[in-house]
Amino acid sequence: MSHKSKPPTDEQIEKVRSFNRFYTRHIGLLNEGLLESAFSLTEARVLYELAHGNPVTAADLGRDLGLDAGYLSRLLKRFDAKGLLRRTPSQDDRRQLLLSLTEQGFAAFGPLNQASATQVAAMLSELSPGERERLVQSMAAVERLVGDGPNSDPAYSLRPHRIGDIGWIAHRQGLLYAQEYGWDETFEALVAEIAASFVKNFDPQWERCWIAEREGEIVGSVFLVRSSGEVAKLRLLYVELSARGLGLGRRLVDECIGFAREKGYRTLTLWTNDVLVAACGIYRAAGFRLVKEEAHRSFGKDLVGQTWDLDL
Amino acid sequence: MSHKSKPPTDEQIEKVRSFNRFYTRHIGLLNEGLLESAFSLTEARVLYELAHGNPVTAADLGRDLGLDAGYLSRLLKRFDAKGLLRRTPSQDDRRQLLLSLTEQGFAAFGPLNQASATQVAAMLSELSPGERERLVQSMAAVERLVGDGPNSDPAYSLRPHRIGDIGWIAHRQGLLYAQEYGWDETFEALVAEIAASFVKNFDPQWERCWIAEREGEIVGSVFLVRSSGEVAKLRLLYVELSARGLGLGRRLVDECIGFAREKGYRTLTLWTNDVLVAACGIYRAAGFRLVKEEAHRSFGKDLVGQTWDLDL
DNA sequence: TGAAATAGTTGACTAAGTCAACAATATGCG
DNA sequence: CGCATATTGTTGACTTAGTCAACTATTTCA
Repeated sequence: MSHKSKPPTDEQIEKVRSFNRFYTRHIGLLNEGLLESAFSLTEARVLYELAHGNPVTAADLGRDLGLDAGYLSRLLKRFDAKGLLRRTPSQDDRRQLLLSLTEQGFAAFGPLNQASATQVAAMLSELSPGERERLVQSMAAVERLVGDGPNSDPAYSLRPHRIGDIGWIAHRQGLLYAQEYGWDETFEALVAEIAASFVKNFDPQWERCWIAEREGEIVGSVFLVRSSGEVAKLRLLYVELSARGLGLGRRLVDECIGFAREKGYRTLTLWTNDVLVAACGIYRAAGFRLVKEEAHRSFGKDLVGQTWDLDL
Repeated sequence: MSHKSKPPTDEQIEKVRSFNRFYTRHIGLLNEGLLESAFSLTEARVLYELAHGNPVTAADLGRDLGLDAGYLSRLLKRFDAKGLLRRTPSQDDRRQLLLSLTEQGFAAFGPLNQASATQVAAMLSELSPGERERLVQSMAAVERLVGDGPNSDPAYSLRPHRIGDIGWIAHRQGLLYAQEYGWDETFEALVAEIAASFVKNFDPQWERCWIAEREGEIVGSVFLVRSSGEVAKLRLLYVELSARGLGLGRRLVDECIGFAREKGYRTLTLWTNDVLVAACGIYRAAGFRLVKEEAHRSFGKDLVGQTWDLDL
C-alpha cells in the first residue's frame, strides 16, 4: 500500500511535526477550559461518545478513544454510581453491557457540552467569516488526510462555472505553468482574457465550462466555446498536480467531446503546445489528430504551438 | 477586538469540535509511539524545546508548553541527574537558570527525534505527493488561524505584482462584489480583462501595481496605468473585508498619487460607481473631483458610473 | 526604601493511567 | 460434541503525571 512514489521531504516531515507540537499544546489549553467542570478531559470524551450515537459496549469505547480497559471500567463504574449511566446486558453476548446515558447523564453532559461549544465559538469569533470557512475546510482536509491513511477517496465532481471561478483558474494556471515550465506572467494574462471573454459571451445553448472539484477545492477545468456553427473549440484544459493520475484530464476532454457531439458540431479543435506532453497524450488517445504545428515565442519561452482536430 | 461581524454558525462550531476530538485521539496514538522510548510525551516535548533554539529559562519553558512549575522543576532535576542538562546561572537575573542540553542530552534526544520523524514519515508515505502538500498547507492554515486568536496584527506590506496575482484579484473581487452588491459574473470578467491587459502592456517606466499583503495573503490592490503622456488612470482599487479600517484604501490611493506626481503626469483619473461609497469617500478625501456621472446597466444591476479627476 | 512580583524549589497530595490476573462467556476446529 | 483459544468486563497493586500551596532568593517599580 505504501509504494506511493517518492518519500516525503524532510521539510514536510518537519512541518507536520511542528503542527503536532502546536496542537498538543492547543489541546492542553482546551483541557484547562474544562477545569471548573466536574469532569476530566477523558471523562468528557467518554460522555460525548455516550451522548451521541447508539449504545456501545465498553470494549468499543476503549478502542475508539484509545483507553485502557481497566481504567475505563472504573471510570464507568463511577458514572454508574452517580446515576449517569445505564448498563444493559446485551442479548447477543452475555459478557457485554450496552452503555447509554440516563436522563441524569444527559443533564450532566449538557453544560459540559455547552461550555465546550462556547469555548470554540469564542475562538471562532476572533476570525472573519472567510477565515472561519477556511479553518473548517483546512481541518476537514487534515482529518481526511491523517485519518487512517489509505482512505484516499479520489472522488471528484464536475459542475458548471460560477462567480470566482475564472479568476481562480487564471491564478492557478499562472502559478502552475510558471512552476512547471517557467512561463512568465503573460500566460496568466492570456488565461484571464480567454476565461473572461468566455464569461462575457457565454451562450449556454452552445457552450459550456466544466469545473472539477474535490472537497470544495477546484482541481481541474475545461472550457468549450463555439467557433462557428460547425466548429467547437476546447480551451484551457488543466488539472491540478494533486489530482493527476485520476483520469481527470481524460474525463474533462470526454465531457467536451460528448457535449460537442450532442450539440451537432462537426469538428472539435484545440490549440496547445508540444511541451504539454501529458495533455497531448490525452488528446491523441481521445482521437484528436495533430493538424498544424508552428514555432512561436510566447510566455517568455520558445515554444511549438500545435493545433489538434477531432471529427465528431 | 471581537466585534467581528456575525457569530459563527453551529455547523462550524461542530466541525471544529469534531476536529479537536479527532486530533486528541491522534495525539494519543503518537504518544503510544513513544512508549518504548525512555521518555514520556511531556519529557519529549521538553527535550525538543531544549534541543532547538537557544538556552531558555524554566519559566519560559513552562509557559510555552503549559506545564506546572513544580512538575517541570522536578522533571528538569531528573534530566540534570542523568547528565542530560546543563543549568547555567543567568548573568542578568540571578534567580534564573539558563537551560541547555549537554552532549549526552543531545545523544539521548537523537533517537527520540529520529523515531518521531520516522513515525511521521510513515504516515506521509501513505499519501501521494499532492496530498502531502495539501496536508502541510492545511495544517499551516489551521495553525495560523487557531494560533492565539487576536494575532491579527494589522501590519500589511506593499509589493509589486507577480505571477498569480491578477487571477487572484479577479477571483476575490468577483466574489466580494457579488456578495456585497449582488453583481454578476461579468464583473469578475471585467476585472480579469483589465488586469490581464495591464500585465500584457505593462510599462514599468509609467505604470505600476501595488499589492497589499498581510501574512502572505493578499488583502488589497490597485493599478495605475498610463492613458496618455499627461493622464494616468487609477484602476481596480480594492480592499478585503478583513483588512478594512486599517486605512489601506487610502494608503493605496496615496501611493498612486505619489507615483503619478513623480512621473510628471498632470491628471489622475478614475472610473467607479456611486454604490461604492467607501471608495468614493477615499477619493474625495484625497482631493479628487467628481467630473461626470452617467447611469448604465452593468453586472446585472442598474448603476451610476462616476468619473473622478485629480489635478496633480 | 519597601511592597509586590517573579524564578525556582520542595512537601504533600490527587488524578490518570498501566499491568497482570481473574471469572464469565463466546468462537472455532477437529 | 468438547476442548483450546479469544474476548468482555472486573479488580488489586502499582507507577506516572500533574496540582497546589508554601517557601527562599531575587528583581522590579513606585
